[in-house]
Amino acid sequence: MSLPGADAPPVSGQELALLFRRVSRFMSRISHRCDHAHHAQARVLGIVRERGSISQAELLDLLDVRSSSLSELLGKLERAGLITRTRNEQDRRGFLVSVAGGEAGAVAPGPDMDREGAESVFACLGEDERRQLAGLLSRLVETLEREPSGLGDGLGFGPGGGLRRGCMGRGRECAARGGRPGRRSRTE
Amino acid sequence: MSLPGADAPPVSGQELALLFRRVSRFMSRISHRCDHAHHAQARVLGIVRERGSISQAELLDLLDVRSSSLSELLGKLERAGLITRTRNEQDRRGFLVSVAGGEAGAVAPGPDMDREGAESVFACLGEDERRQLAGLLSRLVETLEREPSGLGDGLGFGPGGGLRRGCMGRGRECAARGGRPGRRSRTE
DNA sequence: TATTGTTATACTCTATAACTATA
DNA sequence: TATAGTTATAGAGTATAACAATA
Repeated sequence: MSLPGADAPPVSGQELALLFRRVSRFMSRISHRCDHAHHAQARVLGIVRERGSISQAELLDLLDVRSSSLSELLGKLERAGLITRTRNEQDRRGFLVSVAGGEAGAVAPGPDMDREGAESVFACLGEDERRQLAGLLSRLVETLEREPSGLGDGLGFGPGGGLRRGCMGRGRECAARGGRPGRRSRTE
Repeated sequence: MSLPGADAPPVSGQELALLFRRVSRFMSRISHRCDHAHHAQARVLGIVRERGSISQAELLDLLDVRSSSLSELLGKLERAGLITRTRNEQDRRGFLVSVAGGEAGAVAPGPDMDREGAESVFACLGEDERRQLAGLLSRLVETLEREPSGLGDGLGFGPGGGLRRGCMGRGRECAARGGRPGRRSRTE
């Protein structure tokens, strides 16, 4: 056997998950600050910069959050002078998000840390390793996206075991029927 | 050339980061609910269950959060009847965290989703692939942990570019000198 | 004094629900 | 009616700072 580690002990999903979390944690920290603060804003800004300008709807898909969450993020970035929103004149319901003209958005405050940070995290991997990792991760993503839900429904957490759930595969903003205004279901 | 994808285009750090985030997202959702809600509690509970009982200090190291954050988490789990905290009689400053006796903690509400969820996420990978992935991730973690900080200091985000920073490698709870009580530095 | 943990406060991110404007 | 987005409200997670108890 010349394959390295061919008869090594098997790796559990939990071990992988742990490793994953640790790397994620580094990504988050590096991506912006200590931990997760502003992380989402940085991500949005990174995408907008890459695209130059992008419809809010498309942004919604890329980020995979609710429109209300995106609204808030964009509001902050706009107030900070980093992006601008202009109405799409073809379909006046939508907006086009772009980097703020001239100074602020394009160069100034938020550096391209989403790119630089990402590079620095994976800097220790060679080209082949990157391809390997990308291949494995792609497989995971594809598989997970294909699965309709994959896990049955018995994930109830917390006493009372309510948990309604209505996520993953959204139909017009999730649309969980039941539950009182402004609340998720049952918390703590 | 017989190596698969040997002359494929190189993979950027950003691409890897994106893949990473997507998988993380699935892990989070599966790990508990829709997104990240209760995720941290589930993680704590998972660790406590695995160990049977564990000192709060050790838990702190494993989770890599501030003691105040852990305090809050443990408070919620304790109020939910999932864990108990007992004083360490040898050193009465510390607590020992354990699964709540009998019903609640050990079996009842929070299933072992940290384990089941993790397995389900990585189910599509064979043994060799798991080892491969684990190897790559371990390399990343080790490298990132070795680096003293790795990124210089010029990550200022937001206008004003304050950002003090005093994280990563904590000396008695971060100890960021400067900054007003209860505030981080400058927000939005 | 140093260590261990708690409490008060603040802030990001995300969600649901209800709403407005446009198609 | 359906789609695109906003606003109000709520709650999780995490942080800093100040404090209490123990060593």
